[in-house]
Formats: sequence, structure tokens, C-alpha cells
Amino acid sequence: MNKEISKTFESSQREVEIYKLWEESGLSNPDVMKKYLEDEGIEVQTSFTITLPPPNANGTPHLGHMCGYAFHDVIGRYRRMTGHPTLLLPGKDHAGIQTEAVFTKLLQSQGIDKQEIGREEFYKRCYDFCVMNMKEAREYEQRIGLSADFSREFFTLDERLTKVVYETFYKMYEDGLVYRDKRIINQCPSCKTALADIDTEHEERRGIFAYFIYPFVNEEDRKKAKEKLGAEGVTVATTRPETMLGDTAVAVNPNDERYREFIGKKVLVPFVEREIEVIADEETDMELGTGAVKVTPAHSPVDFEIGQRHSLEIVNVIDEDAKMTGDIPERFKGMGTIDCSKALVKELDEMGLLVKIENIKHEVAICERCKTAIEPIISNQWYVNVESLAKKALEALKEGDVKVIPSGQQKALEHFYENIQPWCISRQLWWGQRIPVWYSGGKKLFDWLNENKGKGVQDFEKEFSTKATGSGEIFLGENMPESQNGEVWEQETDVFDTWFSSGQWPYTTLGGPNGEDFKKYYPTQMMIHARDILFWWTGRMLMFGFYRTGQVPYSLTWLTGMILAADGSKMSKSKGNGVEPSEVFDKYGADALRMWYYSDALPGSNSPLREEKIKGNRNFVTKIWNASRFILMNIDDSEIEAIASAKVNETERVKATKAHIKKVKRYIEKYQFNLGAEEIREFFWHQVCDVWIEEVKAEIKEQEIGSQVRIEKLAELLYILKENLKIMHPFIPFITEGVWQELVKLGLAEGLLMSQQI
RNA sequence: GGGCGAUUAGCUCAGCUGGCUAGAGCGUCACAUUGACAUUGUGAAGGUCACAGGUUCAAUUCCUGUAUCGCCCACCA
Repeated sequence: MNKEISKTFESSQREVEIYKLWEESGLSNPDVMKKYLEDEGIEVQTSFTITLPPPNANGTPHLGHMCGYAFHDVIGRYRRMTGHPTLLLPGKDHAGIQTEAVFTKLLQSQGIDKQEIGREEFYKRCYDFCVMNMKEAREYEQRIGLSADFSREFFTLDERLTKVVYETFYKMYEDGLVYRDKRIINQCPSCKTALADIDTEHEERRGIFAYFIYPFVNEEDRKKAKEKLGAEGVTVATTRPETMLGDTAVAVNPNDERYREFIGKKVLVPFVEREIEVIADEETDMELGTGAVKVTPAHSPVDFEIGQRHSLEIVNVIDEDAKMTGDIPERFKGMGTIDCSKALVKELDEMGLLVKIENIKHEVAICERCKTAIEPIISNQWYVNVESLAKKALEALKEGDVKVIPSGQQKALEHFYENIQPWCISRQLWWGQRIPVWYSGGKKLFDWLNENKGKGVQDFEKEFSTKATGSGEIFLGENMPESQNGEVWEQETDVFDTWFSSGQWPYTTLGGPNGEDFKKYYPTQMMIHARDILFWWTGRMLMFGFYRTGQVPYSLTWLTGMILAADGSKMSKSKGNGVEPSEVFDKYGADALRMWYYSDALPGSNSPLREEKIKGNRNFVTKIWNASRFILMNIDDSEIEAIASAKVNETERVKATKAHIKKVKRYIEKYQFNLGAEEIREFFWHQVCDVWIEEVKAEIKEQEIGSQVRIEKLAELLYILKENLKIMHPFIPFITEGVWQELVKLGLAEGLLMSQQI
């Protein structure tokens, strides 16, 4: 009987078909879901929203993405099945610097130089490239079963979204939070852009520690130094000799007996023949090196601070490409920093000023994206003063308005807010949202006036002996303002840091603070994302959320860890130890992968991929299929009607089932998916299958078809099966919906399991 | 240098606000079964819950310290 039920659940094929059913129902759209609930006479609960973390549109999703979606989906499906119109809002991120790097490389491999095709063409092609990737990403998202509302999908470069981001920028400018400043920044010589501190990493690399002498200018001082210090000058030690060309002071600790009498005296920087002063600074470490440190405000963040404290001159000697520049001897100009360092050391040695060179290992700041060593340089950039915003976010954390799971990470976030620095938001890239600013008379004029407070356009004209072409004011807007009296407006070429737009994700995707969706679905309920972007993302979203909407964008951040290779190492393309999600889908199916995530990928901790475990979960999926099939096979066609309409008694088995469901619901509500997953597996497999089905098998063995006992027992078993399918559905939606649809075919169930209520 | 977390079976890990012969999956071993089950079932072996103190009637669970590992932050020339 019922021969039409296939012997196995062909996951790779059936999962796609089942997803189509969900898609056609439109129930992932909360408006549709709300109407469904109303039509069914089910009490409508408050809406539930998660704006899903947008994956980078520059590549294909990996297992880590799938893991995140599995968690989003279990929550989303559960909410939907408990009366909440649920919105899982998907999107894709343009990922500025990273995508620009990836796409530039791709062009290069095709023999195309990005400078040749120009900014506009580059942007257009990169956009197409992203659109292509987005399509593929969407397919993966559907493959894992993500019940997101794709009719609301957003790309971070969508005009509707950009509009809201620009509004934020204008508002911040008016409120005095955004400003242009000349300070030391992290320049990535490879990506050729400024980076925020948070976009850098630190790595131990081999380097040198060179000791050399800055002779005193004054004859008397030289004599004294020879006596006291053993040389005719101050010996300084540095890991970066090339920066000496930009030195404007030598700092010593005021308590350092060795140098006390030399404070205020002048020494001579060789090559550039600059006389610089020995200054006293508390921060100078007497133990390190010689206790005297050369100060290069233009090329070291520490020295920049010292420079600020002592009003030192800033002398730029390294440019954006990490080449030597400025007022230095011709022979060094254009040299790379390392070559220049070697050349200088050699000449210092010849001059008798080199004391020694030590080989050391030290921490170097590197670009988070391309791992190139950072070059600290002075430059004009746009900044956001985030201090007041951070304070609000910190308060919200302390008050418990926002929680982070696992809680240890919450402390890390608090620490981040407590020590937050101005955020550099401009990037010298093409791929991103162009900063909507116009400079009357050019950017150079504006920056010059900004740097030289109190001076006017005439002073600028005098300084550069040119005629200014505008007032030096700026205009904020997307379109060029009208020119008057021949003034020239120069458009800002920089783009926003990616996080400036993704930080606003929870409300930009809902149409901004005035959008229709915003009214219905903001604030959202939670945010699930990878732990490693906690500061970048949740850190920013909380601040922006308060700023634009006056409230938290969501009340819970739930962090996922990383999926590692089986041996515990990081999966990476270069190592070739990566596993493609499609491989897993084809081999074991999405449900098996999901079950593995719930069991193994605990919040905040990394999990090595264990294929045997996924296989074990695939067996569980097969078990569900077969148990269901067995139950259905035992029902004779002539009994269907009676069983479908039979009243199920409150038996021990039914009671236990209800208690089980309650338990699992509690686990889901507490976000303990590992316990929930274990519970459904344990209960269905070892209680329903191993015990109850066996019992019923015996109970109906000798009974005639159509008999009261059979109807009663089979109806009870069917009830238990259906209840189990419902509670398992948020975890493993495909197999459960697949079985449900078999029931529907036989007239034993109705509708989609997806919209059933538990 | 500062902060956070981890240390439980061969492996990967659960164990929420203290009380059980300390659990799961995978692996190992024995037996059973061709059954609804690209298998499944029954059972077994395997842990002084890192170490040392403390609180308690009771500690894997709370506190303190030690060791080892990991992560994050930090300007150490």
C-alpha cells in the first residue's frame, strides 16, 4: 500500500523542490504571514525581525556563512510557528577595500589595468561582478533553507540605502560630529588608502634595532657628552632608521640622570642638517634602547602624540606609496623605506655615527586585508567623533538593554567603547559610497585653511602664488552646487569606510527612520554574526542606532564562532583545506549540516568540521524518513478517513510528547540550540522510534484492518509524528516538510508545515 | 603590558541558577537483525571532571591561587 512513498529521501533533489514550495507560499514575507495568521484565526503576536548580516559580494559563501544562516533560520522559523510575523531580511555587502582588491586582481589577471579603464568603468564592472556573486550567494542561502524575505533583499550600494547613509553624514556634520582633520593615519601602501586603527592587525616580524649618534650642535655640549655619555652626541635607537630624515626632536625621560643636563640642548640630524632639541617627556622609557628616543611626528603614532604635547614641527618624508619624499637629499628621494634604511645605515657607519645594529623581532602593524606593513603617515581625512555615541552604547550595555552572548564578549565590547578613538571614515578607493562633499576652490584650499586657522584665502594665494578658484567652503550634497562668479567646485574623491554603511544596516534596510517597514519592524530583535567583527559591526550598529533612531537597533547580539578544518586549523584557499558548502549539501543534505551546526557550533567558539558527525546527522534524517514511511505504510487506505478524524486520547505517550515539546521550546527561547538539537534527536530516535513504534507494532499486530484498536493506536502514533515534525521543523526544515507533504497527499495533514503553530 | 575565555571518555564537545551510578556524537569491542532504516537494535569498555587550597551538610558546578593553551586589546621607539 501507499507504494508512492519513495524508499529514501533524496535530499539534494527534494530540498530544492521543498524550498520552492515555501517560496511560492510567500510566508517568508511577514506581511503575508500576518494575513495568514489572521485568516486562520490565530492570535497575531508582535513582529520578529532580524536584518541578516550581508555577506561580502566578492566571492562565494563558505561554511561559516551557512552556519550563521542555520542559526538565523531556526529562530526565524520558530517565531513564525509561534504566531510572530517574521522578517529575516537578507542582503549583500559591497565590502569596499576587500572587493576593490579582489576585483583589481581579477582585472589584472585579464590583463586590464584599473587606472586605464578609469573610475566610472571600474565601478560599473565591479558592480556587475558583485551582482553575479550575489546571485550565487542567494542560491546558497536558499540551499541551507534560509526562510528569508528575498523580496526585501538589499545591496549596500543600493541607492535607497545610500540615501539614508548620506542623511546620517549630513546630520553628523551639522551636529559637529564629523570633521576633517590632519593627523597620523595608517596607510596601506598596497591598498593605497587610509585605514582606521581597527582595520589593522599586529604581527611579529623580523626587523633591526639600529643605534646611532646625533651629535650636539654646540662644541661645549659635545665635550660634555663625550665625557658623560661616551660619544659626542646622544645615541638613539630605532627600528626604522629611514624616519630619521623626519625627526624633529629627541626625547628623554625627565627623571633620567644620564640626560638631565642635556635637556633643551640641540643636536644635529645628519643628511638633512636639521638642528633639533632634546626634550623631556614622561612617556619615555628609560629602560628601552638608550633611553633617548628620536621623535618623528609624521611617521609614528607615538611620536605624533609627543609632537602634539610639545608642539613639534611635523616633517613628512614618506609618501602614500611608502617612498621617500620631501626635503631630503636627492639620492634618497623615491627610494623604498627599506632601501633607504639600508643606505642610511651604511652612510652613518662611514660617518662613524653608527654604534651597532641588533637583529630583533617586533610587533608590526599590518593591513587587515592584504597583510602589508602599515606606513604611518600624516594626512587629511574625514573623521567621526564617536565619543558621545560610544557613551550611549556603553550605557545600554551596562543597563542590559543590549546583551551579548557569550557574555565574556560583552566585556570586550564595553572595553572597546571605553577606549574608543575618533573614527577615520574616508578611504581612497573607488569602490564604495562616494563621500557627498564639494569643495569650493578645491580640496587643497579647504584643507589648507583648516590647517591654518585664522588665515584666509588671500594668505593661501600668497603662500602658493596662485589665484584661488573659490571660497574654501564646502557643500554637502550629491550634486554639484551652482557656481557663482566662476568659482570651481571640486568633488570629493574618497569613499566611505564600508562600516559606515554596514553600521547602519538595521534601519537602512527598513527604508530609514521614515520608512514604512521601519515603522513596522524596528527595532529588530537580534543580530547574529561572527565573533571577529564584534567591534566593527555591533560596535558601530549600536552607536548609529542610537544616533539615528534614539533606540537600540536590537537587544541581543549572538556571536558565532568559526568553522575550522578537521585538524583545527583555519580553512583557507591557499592551504587548500577548505570544504565547499555545495559538497556537503550534495553528500549529506542541508538538514544534516544544520543539525551538526546546532550541536557543535556553539556561540563564540570555533568548531572543527567533523564529517563523521554530519554523516551521523544524515542518518538521523534518514531515520525520520523511514519511521514516517513505516507509520504511513501501516495505515490502510480504507482507514485514512477514520484516522484523520479520530480524537486522540491523553495517553502517557501523548503526555510525554507534550512535555518534550515544552522542553525544546524552552531551549530555543534560551538560544540553547545544542541542547534543543540533542533533545529532538534523542526523543524522536530513541523514544518514538525505538520504543513507541515498537510498542504500537505489537499492539496492532493481530488486529483487523479498520478495527477500533488500530484506528486508535495509529491515530495516536500519527499525532505523535506530527507533533514531532513540528517541533523538529525549525532545526531540520526540509525533511520535516517533506514528510508533512506526504501526509498532505494522503489527506492526513493540511498546508505547509512551515506555517503550522506549536 | 592589560582584558577575556578554556582545561570533563580515544577524538570533538555538552552539563543553565551547586545535590544523580558525570552525558552526547563519532570511534572501539561483543551480540543480534535483512527488518520501516545506503542499516538498525541491545549491551560493554573507557573519566581521581588540569593542579592546590577555601566556602558548604554537599562542588565538575561558587571563591582564591598555580600551570598549560587559546583569543582579543595596547603606541613601546
